[in-house]
Amino acid sequence: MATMKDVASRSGVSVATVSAVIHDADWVSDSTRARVQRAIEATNYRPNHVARSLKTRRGYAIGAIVSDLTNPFFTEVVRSLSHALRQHDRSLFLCDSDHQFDLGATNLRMMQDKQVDGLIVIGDTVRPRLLAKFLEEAPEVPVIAIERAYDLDGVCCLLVDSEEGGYRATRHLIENGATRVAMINGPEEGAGSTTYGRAKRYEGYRRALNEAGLTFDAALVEQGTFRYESGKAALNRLLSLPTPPDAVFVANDMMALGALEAARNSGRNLPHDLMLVGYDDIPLASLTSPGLTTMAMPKHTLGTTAATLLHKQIETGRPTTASRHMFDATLVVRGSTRAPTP
Amino acid sequence: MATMKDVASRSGVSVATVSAVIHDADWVSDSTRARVQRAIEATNYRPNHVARSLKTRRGYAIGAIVSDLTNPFFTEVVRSLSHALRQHDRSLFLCDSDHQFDLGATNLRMMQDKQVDGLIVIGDTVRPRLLAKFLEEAPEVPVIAIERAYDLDGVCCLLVDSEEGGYRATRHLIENGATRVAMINGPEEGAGSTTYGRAKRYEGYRRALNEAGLTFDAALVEQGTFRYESGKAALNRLLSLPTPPDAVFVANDMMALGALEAARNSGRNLPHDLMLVGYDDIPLASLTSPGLTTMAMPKHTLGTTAATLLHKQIETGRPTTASRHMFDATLVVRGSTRAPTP
DNA sequence: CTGACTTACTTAAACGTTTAAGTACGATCC
DNA sequence: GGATCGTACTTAAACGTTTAAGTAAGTCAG
Repeated sequence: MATMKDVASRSGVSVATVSAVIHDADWVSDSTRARVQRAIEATNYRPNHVARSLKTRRGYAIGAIVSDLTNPFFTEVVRSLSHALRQHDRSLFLCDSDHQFDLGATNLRMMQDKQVDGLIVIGDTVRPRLLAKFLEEAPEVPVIAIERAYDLDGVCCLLVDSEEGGYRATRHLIENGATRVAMINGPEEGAGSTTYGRAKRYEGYRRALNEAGLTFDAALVEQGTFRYESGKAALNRLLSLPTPPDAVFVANDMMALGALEAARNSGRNLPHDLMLVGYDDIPLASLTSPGLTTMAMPKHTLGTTAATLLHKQIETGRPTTASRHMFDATLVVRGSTRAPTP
Repeated sequence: MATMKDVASRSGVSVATVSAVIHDADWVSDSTRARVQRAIEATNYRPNHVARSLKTRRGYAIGAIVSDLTNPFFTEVVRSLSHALRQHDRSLFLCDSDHQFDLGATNLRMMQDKQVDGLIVIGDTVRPRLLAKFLEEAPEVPVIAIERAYDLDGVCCLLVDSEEGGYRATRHLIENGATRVAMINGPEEGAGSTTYGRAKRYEGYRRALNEAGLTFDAALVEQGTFRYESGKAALNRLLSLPTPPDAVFVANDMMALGALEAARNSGRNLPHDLMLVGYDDIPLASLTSPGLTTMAMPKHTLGTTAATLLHKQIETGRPTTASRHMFDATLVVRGSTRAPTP
């Protein structure tokens, strides 16, 4: 591999001049610039990023720690991220923490060692304490958190407004004629958890009921585990009530698909006998029949916003204060709430 | 951040001695070693990986280029990879090429720039020409391909035996009493494609029929696109044949789920009226009811084998010849071929 | 014509390691 | 008691950049 030295000697200038040409310094004469450029091409020279990093203390890469790559939501975010970063000529260091908090320290250390220019933490995977330590040890590195609220100076949180999402989902059901709207909720959040508000989906549900003047019935709220089977079981319980619901808002798609299955097994005809709205818009939601109406997470927006924001902060320096950006989930209407119009 | 110099002066030795302590050189006296160790702890010293890389021309990272991170199969492989690499104290550079061949060059260049110690190419994303160029330009970097056969000296291909998988899937159906076994195949592979043999699943299907003495009926072979809808449509066509099949081997799970849907819509009772086997074992295959019997890809094995192999080759040098390792898909029996035993 | 300023460079130190080569000193051997 | 050897280090160059400081030659005002 050719180095600057080679290019320099070949074009009869010093390495400093070569460096200047590469960085488009304004003082190089046109003739010299051309000569150097030709030498660069002739030798097939490419700057050594490692040497450059050593000098500039930049890694020209950003790090991402994701709690579970298997989760399609996170996967999509990482994908958008990867694309956006390519645009900025930065590469991506990825760690899957596999939900294990104790890997957080290892992963963060790795990121520091690689001298990443920015860090993205996706999901619930790094404890605030550890992140705070990172912020302190690497004071120039901007940090962005996706779907996790931190209250740490310097980190910028990208969140999806779950309350509003829950509200919109429920309102959609009511607007389509539902009068007895149930909800299948996720598990109660642990006291220590600071994950941003999946619990809030429930609050949005309550708000929509209130607004529509529908009375809240605690019997219509079931609790699940976010998994397929639990959604199925929950809907079965709801359907065996003395007066079963005519619509259900389910806190995530996986459970909603379980509920869909249960509804079909019970002989219900969707959307006429029962309407269903999920949350997430996983790829499968469009494939069932009927398709699942659901609140789509702005995966792509989150990924690209994170990349753009990080890029800006790398240029201008990490903000000194914490900030939050709220994004909205958008309603995707499919067959589970709307009869196909032929 | 403390450097070796700090540690050296603090413990009254030269940087060379500090380096020796860090690398466990055998000549350092116990007392000096202890003194240095104490200084390391006191200063919270951590070696600068970038400087180390510059000197040793190693990046202490491996690069992975994946054709589509959204594909759950690839996601799982990457995840296992990420875990295995942590064990070896290496980090992971990831690029999602998004099926765009023209990104191959950019991605490969990025990997070279980052001085990765090894490269993993997952899926059909890098053209042989480009990879050959990489092999030439970075002659020490070992390369492993997963689910893609290259015939290039130095690259080691990890493949899943599709013929055998197709055979096992079909045999399973026959062993469970099927006499008229259909197949829903993937799209015909382009002439230029060197992807390793999804087409071979069909060959395995033929072999199993042959072996069982069942006559092959071309009307029983449908062609799909690997997508959900196409599986659904294909099964509908099969079911409307004068003598429909009593079992179907579907070339991937996505289509198999579509077929499952079609089967249920037709009022068929699985597995009694119809048996179904898919291929891949995507997470969803276990969630439908009945669950989908399928050929599970050895995702985890592929990931960890790639990591281990790479690790070894980084130590011993890249092999000079091409090689292939075959892995088997394993049958996972679920409700679509076996009635639940209560 | 002189001094100040500009242009177009060069020089050399620095970034933080690794490592080959050198060295000082004590022990061992005949 | 001098040569030889082993032990426990140190010295300094190198990896490939970036960049502050230096410089030589030309331009221009007074």
